Amino acid sequence: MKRLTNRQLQSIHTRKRIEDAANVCFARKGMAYTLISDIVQEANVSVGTFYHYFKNKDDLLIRQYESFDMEFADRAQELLEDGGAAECLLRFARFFSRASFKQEGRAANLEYLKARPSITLEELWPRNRPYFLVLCTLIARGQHSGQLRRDMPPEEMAELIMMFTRGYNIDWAATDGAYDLRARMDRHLPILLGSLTDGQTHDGPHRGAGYLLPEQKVAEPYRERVRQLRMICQGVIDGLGAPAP
Amino acid sequence: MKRLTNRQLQSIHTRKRIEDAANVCFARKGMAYTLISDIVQEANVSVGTFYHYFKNKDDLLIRQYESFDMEFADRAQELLEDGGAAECLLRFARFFSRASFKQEGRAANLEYLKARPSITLEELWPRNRPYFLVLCTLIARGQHSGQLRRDMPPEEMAELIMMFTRGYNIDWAATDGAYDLRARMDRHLPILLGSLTDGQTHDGPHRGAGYLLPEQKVAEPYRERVRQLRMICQGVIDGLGAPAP
Amino acid sequence: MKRLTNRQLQSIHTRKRIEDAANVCFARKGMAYTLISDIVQEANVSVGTFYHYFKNKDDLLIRQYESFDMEFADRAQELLEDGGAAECLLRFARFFSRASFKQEGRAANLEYLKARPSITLEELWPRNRPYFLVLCTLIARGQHSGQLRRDMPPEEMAELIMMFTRGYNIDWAATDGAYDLRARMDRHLPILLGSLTDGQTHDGPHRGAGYLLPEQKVAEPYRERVRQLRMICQGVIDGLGAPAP
Amino acid sequence: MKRLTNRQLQSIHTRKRIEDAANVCFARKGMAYTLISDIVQEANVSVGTFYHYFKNKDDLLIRQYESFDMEFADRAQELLEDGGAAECLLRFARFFSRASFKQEGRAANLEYLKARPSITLEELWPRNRPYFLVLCTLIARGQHSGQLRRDMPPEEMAELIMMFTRGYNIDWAATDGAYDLRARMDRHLPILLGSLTDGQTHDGPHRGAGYLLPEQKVAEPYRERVRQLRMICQGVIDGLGAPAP
DNA sequence: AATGAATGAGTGTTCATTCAT
DNA sequence: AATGAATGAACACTCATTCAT
Repeated sequence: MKRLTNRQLQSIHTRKRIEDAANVCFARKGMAYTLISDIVQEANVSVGTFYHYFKNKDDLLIRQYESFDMEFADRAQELLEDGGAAECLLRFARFFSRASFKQEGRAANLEYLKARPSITLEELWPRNRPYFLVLCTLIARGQHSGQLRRDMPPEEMAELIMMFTRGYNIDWAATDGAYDLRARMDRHLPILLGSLTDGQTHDGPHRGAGYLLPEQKVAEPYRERVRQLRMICQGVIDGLGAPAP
Repeated sequence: MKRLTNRQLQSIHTRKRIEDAANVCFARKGMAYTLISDIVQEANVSVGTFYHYFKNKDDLLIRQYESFDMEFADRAQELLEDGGAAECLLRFARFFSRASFKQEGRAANLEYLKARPSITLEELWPRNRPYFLVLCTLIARGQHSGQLRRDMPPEEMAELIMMFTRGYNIDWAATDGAYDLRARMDRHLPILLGSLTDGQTHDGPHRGAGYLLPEQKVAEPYRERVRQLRMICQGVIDGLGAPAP
Repeated sequence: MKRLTNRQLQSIHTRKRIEDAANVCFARKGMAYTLISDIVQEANVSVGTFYHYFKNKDDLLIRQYESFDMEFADRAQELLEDGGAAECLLRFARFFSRASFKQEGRAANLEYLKARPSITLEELWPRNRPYFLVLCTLIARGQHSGQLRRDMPPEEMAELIMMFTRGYNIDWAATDGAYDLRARMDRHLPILLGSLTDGQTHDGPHRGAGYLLPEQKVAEPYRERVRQLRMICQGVIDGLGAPAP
Repeated sequence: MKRLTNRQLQSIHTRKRIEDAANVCFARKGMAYTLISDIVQEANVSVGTFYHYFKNKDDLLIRQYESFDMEFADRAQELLEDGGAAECLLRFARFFSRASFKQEGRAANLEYLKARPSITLEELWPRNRPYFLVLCTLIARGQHSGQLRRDMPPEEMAELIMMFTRGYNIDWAATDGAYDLRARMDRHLPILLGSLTDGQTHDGPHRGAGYLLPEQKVAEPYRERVRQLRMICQGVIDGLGAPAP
């Protein structure tokens, strides 16, 4: 393994400082109203340094987004670990929120919503992103084992859960983190999940063993990682036996 | 009734044209990125005309927000009409969405989220706004009649429902209205409501008859209207008999 | 004919002030080093006003270039008036220089050379521009009447003359207008022309009556004007009788 | 002869790489728009290395200019070799063009025109530069031998020839080297020279034997070399006998 | 009531240059 | 000798707002 020089270490550190500062600022004023000068002040670097590391504001955003996704890919194994369906989903939602809200109490994720229109929504809210793949796989397994209702395809249920989760994140962000998000989710999510577990059998191509979110066009930086992730998920799906009756 | 002169008529019409154009633009590019010049182009008026009618961009926003709320106040009677709790809540959610999404398929409401920080979130997402008052009243009645679970205060349940609703609105907006929002809400909301109806009796100060969202500081233009609305809601609450067992 | 309002008049005047100021500045520091702030200072308008009239610096440049060409189109009749070939060519060269050097003693035309690479050279130095059409027509007539040597096609001779002319313009500009350009051209151009008049007969498709610069793709703003100009030139060509022996 | 260490060799090589890269870039985008980063990328060195060899951009320019001039000084002997006046002038023009256009088909020389105003035109287009001295000497000899017309001083005729030559260079560069410059000059220059050889006798202080371009202030790095060159030219002049009648 | 020319503070971005490694 | 991270002055351009007509 290559040893990094001091210079390289410092460079990585500076980039990190800028990314963190950006998160702080986005959290404070919202992305749309965060100035480059805010970020560099917060990060204690010069304007030039910012542009040394990022092509422009949007580039920074995309990069942050990538980190968010990569973190999901990195933790996929752990998130897919065995456990009751409800437990797994709750673990997922917590992690999603934690990743979204790493920073000072405002939603980095919400801020992405406020991004420039120059960033297409495709890029910002894609259905094929790592977290969605993980979630669908969790649901497919839950449906297969009979723990989750089977009258909607995994994809639709995943969207339902995400809506709920997003609603929380946004609300919490909008109140400037006025309450304990984790605690409230721990109380409310089970209520929702409760209504997802009344297992009426329902046949159809998307339920049961073998379901995997169909492949979709993926932007370049993701491609390889998503491929790996798909293989992990495929492994989970393949490991399922015959569907519960 | 006073007869309006042509000039006055024209004036009202122009103001309306600007408001509508603003909504179209907010929907298209997001409020933070909508320029005055976008609005006046869409409305086919000159910049000068815009400033003739509105003090500035924020003034326009506040005015739009007021309309949204006033519409709730105007329709309170209808929304509070008798019916099953689930049915009432669904009717409420639909109306909320309709009001939010009057325009071309993007969330005016979401856009408010993207507004300037010069408008405080208090102003933009207040707990004391008309729609919230209506919702809490509906819930209180539902709990009183035993149709809704009683293990959380009306206010908290209202927030839970709003989160879900907002999640939908935002998601739908983020996908640029890619699916039929009403249809999907009609399918999914009952699932959530299903988990709100398991009537475990649960005592506490907020449940049962007599609950009304406590009064809160209200900005000037609202004051009178909110007072009227509170009286209507109080009427509903007072009409309830002894709590169901 | 519509009467222009005071407002419109003023607007035209402001635009002109900016264009003139730009020329002064280009002349002073060279186009590449002329700042927007230089121009607006010279023109005594605000930055905003500059951008009210021009999309950006390049836009201004293109616009100036158009003026130069349009002036040629406007004066074509006069430049093509009867006269000895040498006399006509001298008159042309003078006018070209005058148009290039309207401003304070530095070559607007030279400055175009220094323009951004974002403006393609095709746009800046095209062979199909009005002045070139006029010059070729003059030469074709001179060759037809036997006053100019016939051993090179009009187009090539036109380029030879333009090179000479450009050399002067640039040199004069480079010395910051240290000498009287007109006087020097009046002395030197005849020397060059002297070597173009030794009328060896030489047949070929491009010589004699009927020659007109072939049509070429022309940018939008020019199209109609160039069409008119071509008709004028065609008229001149058609008016020639049988070629001199 | 001193043996150079490897380091010294490498150093010379790197400097050359940068100079060459600069020429390539100047040729590509024009000097005014060539960035340091363009140059170092092209040269495959780091920014730091650039500044190790050159004080700044202007320093690089001056240095390049010097090379151009020094090459003239180095080749003076050869350029002044005996021959017909026309032949000598053609040889000169060819060499001038070759030196100007060493690079990839665009005029380094033209690019100098586009240089910063911080470099005065005096420095960039001086009348006293080596090439001009050589040219004047050639002309003085041609006039003395009666091969060139005597009705203008050598200096003026030199300028006339340079204008023509520059016109070509610039034009050729502006068309991105679309045609064979050497071939065209070989065809057109004789036409010009034809008009410079009608030897009307014309008296005056500048014609005939003994003419040498008057000495002028010369920047430091040139001084010694120019002195040597003047001696060579003086030699040529002194070698002339009595003027041809 | 309506216009749109004019303003200029504010912001994103560039790029020559420095300097510690 | 070579590197490239860091700097910040300088510049292009935006856009909410004013105001004379």
